This record gives sequence, C-alpha cells and structure tokens, in this order.
Amino acid sequence: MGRFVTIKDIAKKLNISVSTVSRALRDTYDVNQETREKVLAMANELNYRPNFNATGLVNRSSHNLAVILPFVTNYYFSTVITGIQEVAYQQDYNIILHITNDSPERELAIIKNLAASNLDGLLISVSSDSDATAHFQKVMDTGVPIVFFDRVPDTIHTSKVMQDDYNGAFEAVEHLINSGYRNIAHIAGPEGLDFTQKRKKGFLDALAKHNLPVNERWIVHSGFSQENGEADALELLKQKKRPDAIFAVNDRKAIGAMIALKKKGIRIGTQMGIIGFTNDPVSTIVSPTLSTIAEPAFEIGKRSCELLLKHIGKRNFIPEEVILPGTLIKRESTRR
Amino acid sequence: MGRFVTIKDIAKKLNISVSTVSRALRDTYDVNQETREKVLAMANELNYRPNFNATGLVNRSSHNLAVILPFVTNYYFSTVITGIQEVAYQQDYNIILHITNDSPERELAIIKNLAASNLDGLLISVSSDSDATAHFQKVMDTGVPIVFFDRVPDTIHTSKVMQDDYNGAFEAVEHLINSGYRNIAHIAGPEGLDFTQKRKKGFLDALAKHNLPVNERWIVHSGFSQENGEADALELLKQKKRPDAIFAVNDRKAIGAMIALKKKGIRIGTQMGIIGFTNDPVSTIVSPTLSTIAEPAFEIGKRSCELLLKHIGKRNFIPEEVILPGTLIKRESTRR
DNA sequence: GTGAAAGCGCTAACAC
DNA sequence: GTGTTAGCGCTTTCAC
Repeated sequence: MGRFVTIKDIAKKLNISVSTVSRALRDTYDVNQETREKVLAMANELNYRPNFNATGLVNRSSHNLAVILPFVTNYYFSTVITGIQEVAYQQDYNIILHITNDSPERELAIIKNLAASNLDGLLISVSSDSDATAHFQKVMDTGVPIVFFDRVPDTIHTSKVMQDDYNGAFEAVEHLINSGYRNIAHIAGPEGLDFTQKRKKGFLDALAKHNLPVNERWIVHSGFSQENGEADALELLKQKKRPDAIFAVNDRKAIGAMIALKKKGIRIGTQMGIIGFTNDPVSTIVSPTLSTIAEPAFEIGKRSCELLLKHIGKRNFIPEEVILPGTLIKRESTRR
Repeated sequence: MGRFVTIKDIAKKLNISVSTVSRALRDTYDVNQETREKVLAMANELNYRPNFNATGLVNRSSHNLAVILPFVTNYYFSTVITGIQEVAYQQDYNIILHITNDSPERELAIIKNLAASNLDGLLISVSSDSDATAHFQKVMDTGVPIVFFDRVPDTIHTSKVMQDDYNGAFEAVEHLINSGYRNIAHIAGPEGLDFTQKRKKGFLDALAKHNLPVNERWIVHSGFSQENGEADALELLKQKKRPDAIFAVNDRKAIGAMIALKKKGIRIGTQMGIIGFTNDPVSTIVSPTLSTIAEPAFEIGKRSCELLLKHIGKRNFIPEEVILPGTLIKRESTRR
C-alpha cells in the first residue's frame, strides 16, 4: 500500500518543522517568502495531496456536499446535478450523491445514516410523498446547512431555489388561449407537492384572467410518468364534453398524452393543443414537436450550490429564496 | 456549532473507557454482552454517528468511492449511476461524483486533484479523446483500485465492465439483413474509442457472414450527438449510390439520422431501415419507433461497483472483465 | 519567522 | 474483558 506523502515528509526533506510546512502550504500567517517557495516546490515535487480526513478532523469540515434527490435518470435532475457539479468543482468541493428513488423511506434512511460530521452541507430535492420534514430540521439543528431546490418543503426555514412554477404555468396557459384554444384541461402532478399546486394555480388564474370557465373534471392528478400522462389523457377523452387543449405539468406527461391522442386518431395541434413544462430534449424529437416552458435546470443547480456555499461560509447567512423564470417555447403542438 | 457526539461522550456517561466503547460499537473482539448492550443503547440514545474523518485517518479508508464519467445527462450514464448507487448504498459506501464533460483536460485535472487518500476506489468511464492513460496508472500505483466501465482503456490491467459491443452490433446488422436490407451503412462513433471499433467490427463481420459488400464510403465517423447523426446521414444521402439501411452506433445518432431522413422525405423503415444501440427511452417515443440493441446499463453499474468493492476488500483480487450481452429490440424503424 | 506540543475522534497494540 | 497509551495527518496555541 503506497503511503501518501505527508507534510511530515516535506518537513523532513527540508529540515524544517511541520508547522512551518503547514503554514506555508496554506499561504497564511507570516512565513518567510523563501521558505514558502521551497515548501511549495517540494510539495509539488513529491506530489503532495492534503489528507482531507486529517484536515476535516481538525477543522470540522470535509469539503463534501451531499446531494439528495429522487432520480438522476431524467433530463431535469441530471442537468441540475451538472450545474451543482460545475460550481462545486470550481470551489474544490466534492459531491456525494444519494438517490432516493422518490421513496420517503429511503430518503429517511439516507438522512438517518448520514454522517453529518462528514459533510459541510446538503442540497436536497424531496421525495413526492414526503410530508414529514422533521429529519431535515434535525440535520440543520446539528449545524449543517441545507439548501432545497425544485421540490422544497415550506416548513423549513432555509435557502431554496426553484423555477417560477406559477408564472410558467400562467404563461403556458395564456399561450394556449392566445393560440385560440378555449376549453383547456390540466394534467397535473401528485396533489401533495408544492409545485403541483403552484402550476395548477397558474393554470387557474390564466383561465380566470381570460374569463374562461374552470371545469373541475378537466383537472386530473396523478404521477409524473409518461404512462400517467397517457392514462390521464384517456380519462379526459372519456368525458362527454372534451377539452380542446391540455396543459401538462411536465413534458413526460405531455408526451404520454400525445401518445394517447395519436392512438385515438386525434390530431395534435389542430384538434387538440398540448403544452408541457421542462423543455426536456425529447420535446424536439416527438412529432409534432412539443411546446413547453423551459426550466432553467442548470442554473438552478448552480444557484443552489452557490447559496449552500454561502451558508457554509457564514454561520448566520440569511436564507434566500431564489425563483428563476422559465421561458415559453412555442412549437408545433400548439399550432392550430 | 453543535458538536457531535463522540465515543468519549458515551464512555464518560457509562463510566467506561473509550476503547471498550469502540470495541462494543464495532461488534468485534470479546466484549461483555451486557456492556455491549449498554453501549449500544447509549449510542442510540445520544444519536451517535461515527466520525468518518477519524476512522478514515486511522484505517486509511473512507468508505468513499469516486465515480468519474463524461456526462450524467443521458439515459445510459444516468442509469449506470443508479446501478452503482444501488450497491454502494447497500454496502454503506458514498459515491463522490465527478463529471468530465467528456473533456480529457478536465478528466486529467480531476484525477490530479483527487485526494486519493480520501478514496477507497474509483469507477471510471473515460473521455472520448483521452488516449493518455498514465494518470490512471499512477492512481492505481498508489494502491487505490480502479474499475472501468463502458469506455475502457485497454492499456490498464484491472477489472472492466462493458456491454457486448461486438455481438450487439453483429446482431443489429444481422437483423437488418434478415429484414431484407442489403446496402447497409454505418454511422459510427469517434474513431479512437474502443467500443466504436468493436461495434464497427460487429458490423463488418455481419456483412461478411452474409456475403454483402463493404462500401468504405458508407462508414462515417463522428461524435455521439444527435446533430452528429443528422450530419452523418446527410453525408450518406449525398452519395450516388445510397444505402438502404443504417446501423447507428447509438440511439442519439440514429434519431439524428431519422430527422435527416424525414427532412429529405425518405420513409423510414420502408425506404430506409434504421437501427440504433442503447435502448434509450426516446426510442419508443420517436415515430416510427426505433429498433435498437438494449444495453444493460443498470446492471453495468451494479457489476462495476461490486467488482470495485471486491478489489477494495482483497488487496490482490484478480481483475475480471465482465461483458454483458445486449438484447435486440425490434421496432418500426426496421420494418419494410 | 519558526519550532514544540497538544489535540481533533478513532483504533490497535499492549498491559493487567 | 477492560483500561492505558500511542498515533493516523493536520492545525493551532504558545514559546522563543
């Protein structure tokens, strides 16, 4: 087992004390310029790497950030991670990745087993059905900061980063209206989730603004998958009075709905408009291409991580809630 | 800053020594059954969590695994990660995620800055253009094991996990031939990559087996993106003698090719067959649906991680090369 | 400006 | 079966 080079090795080689080496390496305190250069040169020559276990032990910090989220296998989350990683990388922080599979039990288990002592902070997007948030609060109480993104619990006082669900939804529905659709249905997400409510509210308010009626039966709640979207659309088609457009809570469900419509021989766009939310790359691949609200996923990752780093840096950093706007993207699925 | 509970705290409360606590906690050596239970109970009560920095310092181990790969924003890699995470989670290992953006420079920088002392092992899928592998060897020389997956360098002697690129490609092309296509082109990946070569070889051998001619101009190399696929297909269409089917190195490029064909008014399937590789979920969403070879991405993640854990467990574990078979999935794009 | 020494939380001889 | 002690690699008083 090749032992790693330590500051002791450097000290010995240079015939100076470890404390001087330590000081020189960290570029702090007053160390003789010449000594510092010698140390740096030797460190470089020996390919010295600080042992984070040791520094962590002393400083009570590890340069590790945990990221806890439901999935990585979709466009949104994988892009958020890429954004997080981008700033973490710049600042020399490690990302420790935990995947909950959207299971509250797994989420709880992960948090419980978390070696908080080994972490400088957490970035979390909560599971769909998780309404308990006490475990998060406990972690924060031990002094480890958390920043939530996308799926945020409103009971916890800390920084949060999300897209502007309300306005995005509003804009999507208004686009539908401006395109000439009048009977607009909503394929929604799981009812308990905060952003499901926000998008629904945006939907309702857009209808209200344009004096369009709300048909309660045209609002269908279910999960986030394509299959859910397909089933929801079928549900809508069963009704006597059919809508002429659908606002889906996300692109996956919108695409599921498109599949259902195609099966039923309904022409997307001309006969029934569809708009999604996310701007998943598949929305340009499906036919017709899918109109949607682009979420700033990468930016959300970056901002979350930046905020977390601020919390870590300042003990009493005042929590911020960042809401990033989405962008309406018009494609074929809303062309009559 | 809430200090964490340490074994010292437990010892003090129970009026015993830290070493007894340590032994009881680790369920090793002979500790009095009664003492052990008392310790466990107290640990539980105080919500004790081991400090990994401390254990890591002593044991020279951290229970951290680094995963280094080009992207997380695609189906294949995000699924591999999920597989890795699955076994890591079971065994109480952390995943430290590094994303290279497929840049050899970034890959090198990550490896160089790696605090190897903080890692028990690495899981790596190399960057496209990375032909230098000395940096990997250096890490291994320090005693930290590496397992490569998917994109593996053949110069390094260690465990590797990959799909059966050769046979998958062979099967894909044979399926094309069996479906009645005779003039088969190949949209390939970057030339330097090992699996690009393997898939190409499978392509060539399938043609040879069926006595079909190889047209060098029908083999186009470029990157992995959808745009690359589109451009490659356009390239093929320019030629006097056009192929009647395309085997694409992956689904992304296949879909790019489909887009190109559609633009040119060529009917996919009847006029030109297309088959991809991966079984990205989009392959069922595109129209027509895309035939492909399903890669066992999740399984690849699991097996890689299992192998790495074996390397970590046994100093002199003999490297294994695992090759997992793909599965032919017939869909509309190869129906004449 | 530099060195000696204590200590972060834990494990592993070594005593008894 | 349990306690004492040294030490993992590093930072940080406290001397000088």
